[in-house]
Amino acid sequence: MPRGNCQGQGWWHGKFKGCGYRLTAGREAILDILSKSEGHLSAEDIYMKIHSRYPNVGLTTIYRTLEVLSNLGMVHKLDFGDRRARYELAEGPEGAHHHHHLVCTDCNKVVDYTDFIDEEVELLRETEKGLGAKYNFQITNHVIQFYGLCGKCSGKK
Amino acid sequence: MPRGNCQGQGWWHGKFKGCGYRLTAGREAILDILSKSEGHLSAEDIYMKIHSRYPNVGLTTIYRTLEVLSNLGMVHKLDFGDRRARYELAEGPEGAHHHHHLVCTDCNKVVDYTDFIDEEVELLRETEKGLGAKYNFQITNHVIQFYGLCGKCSGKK
DNA sequence: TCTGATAATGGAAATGGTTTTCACTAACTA
DNA sequence: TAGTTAGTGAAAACCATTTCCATTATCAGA
Repeated sequence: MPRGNCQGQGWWHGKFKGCGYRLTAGREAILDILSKSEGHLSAEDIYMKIHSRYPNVGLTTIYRTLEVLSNLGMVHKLDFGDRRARYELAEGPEGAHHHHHLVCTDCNKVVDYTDFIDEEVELLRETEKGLGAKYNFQITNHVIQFYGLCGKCSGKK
Repeated sequence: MPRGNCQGQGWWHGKFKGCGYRLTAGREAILDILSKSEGHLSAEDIYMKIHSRYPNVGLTTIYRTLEVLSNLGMVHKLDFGDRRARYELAEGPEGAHHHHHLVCTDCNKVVDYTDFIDEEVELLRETEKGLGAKYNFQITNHVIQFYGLCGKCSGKK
C-alpha cells in the first residue's frame, strides 16, 4: 500500500494529484467504465469494455489502476467466491446508494440489497468506532455478505 | 456443490453418513487438526500440520475435504485479501464462540473480535429472515469483516 | 515552452494457489 | 465376502494476478 492513506479529499482529479499520482488516459478510461456500467466487474470485464474504445490499455494497467483506486478508497474490491476479484465504484461524489450483497454459493448469482441498510450501517458505525478504539485500528471499510442458495439452485435439490 | 444441502443434523460422523460421504482417515485427520489448532488455517498450513502425523495425506485431499466440510457448513472459508483461502471450524458441537474479523490491509494481521457480537448477530438474524423471504434465498452463512490499518501499519505512515 | 526526473505503461514471462486427471485403493452395502 | 463406487495421491493443468523490463508519457520547475 504505497503513499499512505490518502482518503477523503475532493473528487478524483484532486485525489490523484494530492497523493502524487499522475493523471493518465488509461486511468480516466477505467474510471469512466466503472462509473458508466454498474456493479461487480472483474478486471477482464473492464479490459473488454475498455478495449473497444481505448485499444491500447493493457490488462496490467487495469490491475494496477484498480489497486490504486482501491487504496484510495474509490473502489471496493469484492470476493464472491468464484476465483476472480470484482470491483465496484465506492460511493461517488453524489453519494451513490450504499448496498450489501447476497451471493448464491451454487450459481454465483449476486443480489445487491439495500433493505435493512440503515440499521446495518448504523450498527456498523458503532462497531467500527468501538473496535477501532479497542484494537487501535484505523478502519476504512467493511464487508457484509450473506451466502446461500437462490431459489433456482435450492429448487434443483 | 454435490449432494444438495445437508445441514443441521448431529455431529460429524452422523453428518457424513447422512449425506452419503464416507468416513476416511484423511478426513478425520483434517477435522482433528482444525479442532485442535485455532483459527485461519490455509490449506497448506493444514497440510504441514497433518504431514508429520499422517504422512500420506496429500494436499489434494485437504482441498477436497475442505470443500466438503464447507458445503456441509462445518467449516467457514475465509478471504483476508492475501490470495489464499483460510479455513476455520464453524461452531462445534458445544457451540464455540461466534466471532467476526478485523483485517489489516497492510500486514494482513487478523483480529477475531466478539465485541458487539450479540447486536450483530441479532441484526443479522433479522436481516437474514427478511432477505431470505424477499429474494427467495435459503441463507446459510454470512460474513462481516472490517478492514483498515492496524496500529503498527498506520504508524509507519 | 522546454526539459529532466521519474511515474506509468504494455507485453511477455513468471507465479503460485487451486483444480483436474487418472489409475489405484479403500469404505460401505447387500 | 464381494462388488460398487467414493475417495485418494501425484503430477499436470489452470488461470487470475504479479513481476520484469525496456519504453513512453506526465508534470514540476526553469
